[in-house]
Amino acid sequence: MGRALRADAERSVRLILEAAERVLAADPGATLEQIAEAAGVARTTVHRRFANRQALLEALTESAERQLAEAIEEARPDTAPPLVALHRVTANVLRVKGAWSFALGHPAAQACTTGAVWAGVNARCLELFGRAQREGLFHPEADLEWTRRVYYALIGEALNDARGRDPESLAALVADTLLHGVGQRPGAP
Amino acid sequence: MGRALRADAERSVRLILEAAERVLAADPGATLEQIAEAAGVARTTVHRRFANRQALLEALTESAERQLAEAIEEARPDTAPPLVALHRVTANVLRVKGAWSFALGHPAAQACTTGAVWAGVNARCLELFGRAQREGLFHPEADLEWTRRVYYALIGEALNDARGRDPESLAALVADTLLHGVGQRPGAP
DNA sequence: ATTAACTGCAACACGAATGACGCACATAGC
DNA sequence: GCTATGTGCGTCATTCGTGTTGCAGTTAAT
Repeated sequence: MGRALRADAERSVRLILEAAERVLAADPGATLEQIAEAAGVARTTVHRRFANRQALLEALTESAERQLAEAIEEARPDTAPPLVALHRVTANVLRVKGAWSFALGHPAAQACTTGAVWAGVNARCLELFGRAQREGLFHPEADLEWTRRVYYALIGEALNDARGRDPESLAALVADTLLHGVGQRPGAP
Repeated sequence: MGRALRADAERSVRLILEAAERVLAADPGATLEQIAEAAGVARTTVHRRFANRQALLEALTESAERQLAEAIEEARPDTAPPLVALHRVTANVLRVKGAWSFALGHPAAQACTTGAVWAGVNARCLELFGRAQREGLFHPEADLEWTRRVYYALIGEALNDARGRDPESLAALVADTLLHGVGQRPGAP
């Protein structure tokens, strides 16, 4: 690795990554030219900071993944009661995934650094879910892998649904749907 | 519109559309060349049948949407009891979406023919859900739009999950998850 | 203040994908 | 069997995205 970047160069990198997220979210096949324009830099600068398109994509994914992992840890998923942890993690993840929906939503994301970060996130998730199951929050026979997929899918839908609702209420909606579905509830009058 | 195609030409169209689905599902940026090869025709033939890439994509989407709409109608969603209809529709949709996951899963799908078919499908879905709600299958205060999105998302996940399971059991999983979630159920011992 | 790093700009090379030909051959439909 | 239609093949032009280079001017870091 080369030596540290100068301050303005680091600022360029940040601007480019943020622009890439915006532009690629709107059109996954967008040009480096378009990204550069959105970032307010010349296309050559993009090439200077990132060897090729692939490298840019990887850097984008890695940046977003790091933020996602941080957001999850921030929610202390293994010290709070499962239901509380579920709400907190969900709200935090909604925030990060909302801001980096392309970088985190793309299949290329998993295959990047052989998906080390994703494996960690998935493990964290299953950890929490396992605890939720043992403590009686989840159905004892629930398939946790299926549960995880449903959970991710609900988060994805909640993001599209974001009609001005804040992450907190969206998280509540996700958690409630995950736990109880949309059916009539047995104990209801 | 020109006159009717000859039988072999229509066969070419079908082969190309099926190949496009296969190839594009694996790589959305795939070349017309690759599609032609997978279809067993020359690239020029693809150009003869479809003016440009865009036209091919639209034809692909339209074909898949028509099949989806047919599959839904085939399940008679408004004559059977809601729970039965839900299972039948889900199983049929899983079959079609499994076979045309690219054509139906892409965002371009909705924007195609101004999404007339999609509007119909969504309406059919909401119709069924409204009945399910009135007849006590769904929670009386469930947000049907959110419910629809969750339903679509569950179907999408079920397709990724298809570890050799048949559409029937996947449909059962989707319906159960939609109705009751994965939480511990109140009446359980 | 000096130096090393960074940027924008212009220009270029390169490859890939697209799309349009014409031609010879086959095949469906009557 | 005749004819219109369809196909494969080879070829060509064009466009577009990518990546590189050199240079002049600017800015951060010491």
